[in-house]
Amino acid sequence: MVGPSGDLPLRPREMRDRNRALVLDAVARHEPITRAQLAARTGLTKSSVSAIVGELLGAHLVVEQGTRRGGDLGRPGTELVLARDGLAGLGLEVNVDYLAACVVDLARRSRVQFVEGGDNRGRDPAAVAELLGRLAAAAVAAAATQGLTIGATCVAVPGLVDQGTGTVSHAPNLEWHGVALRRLLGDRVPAAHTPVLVENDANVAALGELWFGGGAALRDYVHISGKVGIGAGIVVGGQLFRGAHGHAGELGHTTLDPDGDPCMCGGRGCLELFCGQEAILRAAGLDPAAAAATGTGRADGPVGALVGRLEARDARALAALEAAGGSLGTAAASLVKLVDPDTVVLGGIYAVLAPWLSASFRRALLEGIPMTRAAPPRIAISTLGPDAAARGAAGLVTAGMLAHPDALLSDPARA
Amino acid sequence: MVGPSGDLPLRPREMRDRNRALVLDAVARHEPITRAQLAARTGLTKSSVSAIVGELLGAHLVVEQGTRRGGDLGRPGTELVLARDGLAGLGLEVNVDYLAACVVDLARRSRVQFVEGGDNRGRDPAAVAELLGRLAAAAVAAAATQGLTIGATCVAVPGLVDQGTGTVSHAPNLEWHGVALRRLLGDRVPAAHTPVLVENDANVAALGELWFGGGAALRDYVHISGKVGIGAGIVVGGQLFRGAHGHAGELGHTTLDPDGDPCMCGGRGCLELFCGQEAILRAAGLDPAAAAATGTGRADGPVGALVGRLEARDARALAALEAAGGSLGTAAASLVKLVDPDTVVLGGIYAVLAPWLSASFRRALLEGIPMTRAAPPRIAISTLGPDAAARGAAGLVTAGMLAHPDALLSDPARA
DNA sequence: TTCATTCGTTCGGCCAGCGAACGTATTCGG
DNA sequence: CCGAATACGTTCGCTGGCCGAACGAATGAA
Repeated sequence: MVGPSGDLPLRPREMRDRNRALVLDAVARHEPITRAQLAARTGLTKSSVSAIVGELLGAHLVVEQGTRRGGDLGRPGTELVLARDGLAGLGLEVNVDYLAACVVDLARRSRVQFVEGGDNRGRDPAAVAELLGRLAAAAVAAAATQGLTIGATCVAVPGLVDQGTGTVSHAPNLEWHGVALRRLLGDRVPAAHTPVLVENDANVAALGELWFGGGAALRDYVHISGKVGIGAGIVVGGQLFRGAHGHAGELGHTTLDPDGDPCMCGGRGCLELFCGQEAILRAAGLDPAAAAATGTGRADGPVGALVGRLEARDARALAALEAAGGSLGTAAASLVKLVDPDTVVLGGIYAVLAPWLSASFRRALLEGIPMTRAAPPRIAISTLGPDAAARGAAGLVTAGMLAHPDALLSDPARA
Repeated sequence: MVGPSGDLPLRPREMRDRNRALVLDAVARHEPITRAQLAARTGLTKSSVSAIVGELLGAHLVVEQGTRRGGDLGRPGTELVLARDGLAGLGLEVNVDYLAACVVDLARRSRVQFVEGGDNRGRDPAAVAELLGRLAAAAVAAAATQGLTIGATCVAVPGLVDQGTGTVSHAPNLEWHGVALRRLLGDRVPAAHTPVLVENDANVAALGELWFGGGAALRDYVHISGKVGIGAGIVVGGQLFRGAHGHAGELGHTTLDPDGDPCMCGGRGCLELFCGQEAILRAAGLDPAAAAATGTGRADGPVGALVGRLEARDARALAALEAAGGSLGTAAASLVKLVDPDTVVLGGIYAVLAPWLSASFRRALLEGIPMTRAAPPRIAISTLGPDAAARGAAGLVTAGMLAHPDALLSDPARA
């Protein structure tokens, strides 16, 4: 609210661009919807809405759905919906023990989803890019059979990303440092002529929760994404909070015990050492290394084995989860006090393990933020599977298309 | 970047409003500046700038400064500056051991500054409001002699604030809970007919740093405001980050030791117990209670006494600062990893104590964020005095006026 | 069938930014 | 000392885009 939000002048062209995005966004949120309803909802007049809808129809971003609106009096309106064919977003994910690709259409329906297990820890980035490129090609081909064209791509990685250059500066769990992922993928991803974003996996997983999970009603929340590493995606006012360099939400290396064991990051006593996937498995008496190649959070993976023991009421496993929940809750309390979210969402393996972990998590979280604020944060469990990040990445891409339809209009006069 | 930034339609009126704010902001940042320079800087054409400047002159937000631009060829332009008389913002501050009031003009020049010591801990809020009202009245009167009129007011308090209702929900160090401060002040502040905002003191102190301290070049930073309590103000992209309920940045009650002593907030082992003003004084062998009534950070106050001992190389005092810096650095490391600022600014008493505290602070901070990010945050020392929050509050008010000049135009047709 | 009602389109008006041309003020060079 | 060059600020006609009112179209109810 301080200072003009952008420092660019507003001219009739920009005015139109924003109103077009406004209308398109309203269609996305409330489809099917008629022109008259759009006018009421956006605050624009019917005439303006009609003109804008005409453009969107022309660009095939929106289609008329002949059916009429039931019930009321008077002439029925023609319903508008986002195009189910045409443009779509491609989301990719590199993680320690799997790769994923998915395609999401403008209406944020997931149309293609591929996951492929495999141990990428320490593997040559070029080799990983090669595999990911093949997976992406398969996803794009599958999307093409449904009439979908990829408009842009986003890759999620578990590490710190320089978004300007598309470089992974540090991904300790992959043992990647300074990997120019966008350039590596440029040659291999079929939609290479389209923009390729690189993002942190926890960030896009949080957005995945917003769009594909139970987060539709949420506006301000933190999504804790537990895998081999632990990241937090911070969403404020429906917008991702990235910090100055896009590195915000690095929860896994919060110091819990300054005198604790050394961590791969170089620090000591990091949260990951207490409740990262491997720490939990080890504490529960499972061998994380042997099981690493079979995929995070899948029923046949190491977490699946852990769930089996938990369901069998294995005492050591139950104790491990109890302890992990407590550590996680303590770290989350600090997070809540600094970032002030409305809700804390447990995602990744924590969603799978929530039945055994959430009680101690809640207790530690609430103990850490006593009385000082009016309402303690709500706690929610993510409903998304292991490819949350890939879907969030794809959704990020389609969200960008909805927010900037001006770039997609075919009218050559606008170039 | 995701979703339309606002969900209101843009019409010619809004276009004008934003361009007017753009021009006014450019005047504020670059005064003195001519119309032609404004056109170049904003991207608007000379004709549009002229029309807008005409409006701003009419509203007496901007004045022509007859002097010409020196040196270059061609006809000189007429310089424009923000009006030094006319509208101004009133900033007030309630803190544990003092009250402050200040008036800031549109150019963010501090025109009136009053500070009044006194122990407000546990004092009846109505009595404090009465005192603050008198201080405010004196400030407004002093401003009036300089031709200034108060357009709006902002009160800073060391606690959690519900900004919607202007209520202090929890201020442990004042022992205030659920105090309807805006209503209490409504009757007493002379500018009562103008809007009154209530804000957290650490938040506005951070903004004070931006506007009145060395922070002019900063865009993304965290300002750690040490007084009796400890708060962090988070600024991202030049904008204050408030979180979902305006409670973000609550650093003082970060848990350092889950098994530590109980804190007033109800938790245990909070940061404030390690490096709040009273903890430091006590560790240094001074009696915080006896000295509490004499004002934070002033040469004659308890911190002044501490500085005396430090300058005399008192071993106990030096050790206390060393330890406090370490604790603060550890907490700041978590903050940096979660919020990802560019710079960490030490403010409040930490600015005064920086010579004895910053080394251990830096060491602990950097130890806590090793290798994992490209560049560690810079560390800066605030140059503002104890009334940073009051000045930031006043600046917040004037910033609002600059960002929404439309509300200040006298043209009755716009009402 | 007729009327009320709502939908979507069309048309004139207006706001506001743009670009070009113009008058003006100043410096420079002859 | 005076014209040429340069830059500033204003004026004027044009255009993009939103608005409001009026109108034809489609439907249900009487």
